[in-house]
Amino acid sequence: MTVTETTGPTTDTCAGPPEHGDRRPDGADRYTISEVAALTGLSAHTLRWYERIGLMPHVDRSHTGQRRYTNRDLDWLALVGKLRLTGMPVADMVRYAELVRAGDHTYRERYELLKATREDVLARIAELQGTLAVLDRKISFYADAGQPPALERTR
Amino acid sequence: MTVTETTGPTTDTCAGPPEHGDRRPDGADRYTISEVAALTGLSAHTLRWYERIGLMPHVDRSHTGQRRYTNRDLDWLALVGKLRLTGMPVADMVRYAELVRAGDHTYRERYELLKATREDVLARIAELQGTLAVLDRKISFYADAGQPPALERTR
DNA sequence: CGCTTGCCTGGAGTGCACTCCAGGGTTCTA
DNA sequence: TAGAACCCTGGAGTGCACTCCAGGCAAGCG
Repeated sequence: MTVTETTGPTTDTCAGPPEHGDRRPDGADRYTISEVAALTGLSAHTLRWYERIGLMPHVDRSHTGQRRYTNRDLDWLALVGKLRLTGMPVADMVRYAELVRAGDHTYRERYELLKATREDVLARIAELQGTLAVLDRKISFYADAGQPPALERTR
Repeated sequence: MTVTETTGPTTDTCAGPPEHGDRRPDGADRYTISEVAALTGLSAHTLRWYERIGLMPHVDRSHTGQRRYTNRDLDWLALVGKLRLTGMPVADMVRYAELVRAGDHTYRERYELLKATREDVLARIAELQGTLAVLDRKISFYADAGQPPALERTR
């Protein structure tokens, strides 16, 4: 598979990453960086950067030093992807990754973090629904009369 | 009202801007920049910047050149605020502002733009709901057994 | 009158999340 | 055994959305 180091998945429909497409069975799961890029929609650059900043749980290497990702890594990246689209800053995700690396005594803190994130997501959804209401109001103004709402009439 | 040029609204609860709080009646609606900052939650810096990049529909000035915002401006800023939290890039909002300035013959284009934005918002809400599902799954794992899901067990 | 506070401008600086580059080693295919 | 395609590193660059600064004018008050 020839994959140049540009951005994005091969597919053009932006319906999110395939989640579980084209995986190899556990045991035979050793993916190169560009394969992971194709599977996740992240660029190879970004994958290396995630590792540098401590957002990956130590990726395996081949005997010559090239990265070999596993299914577990893909799972992690899927989670990271989800968290990312909540708007969670990368720094917070790094914090979470640190907790995971730190071991089992950090359950409580991880729980708290996820709980807080959940609240953020709920708030965000509510915000968006408010916005949707405004948008719908405006759209119907335009659709109805071809007259824009007063706010937008030019002076 | 002494308002230093820092960020954010006076209130600490981040439940969004008050929308219609503390407005003066139409006709007596001339707000200074720091009043608008307090009302919208934007910084005075940001308000000036919005103007510079063409995101405001020509703000009125006092005889000495100071900005005097009207209720109409507040309405516009409320809309901008809504659009902003859909994740719409500022450049696109400027585009919209340009359409408004351009006059009534741009109804169709404005309609299209809002329609497209609406679709984006719907997609975004769906994404977030997907994320919520993942989050809930993980949270219940932590809550149930004190055992984290396999993905997060340290090697 | 002086003092504090607020406002003005153009331009420079910041933080985030990538994104790319130079210079070099590795792997696969013909 | 070439040659193309891929991968490595550290560090520099980019784009976005602000955010701040210097230097100066203006308004209210004791």
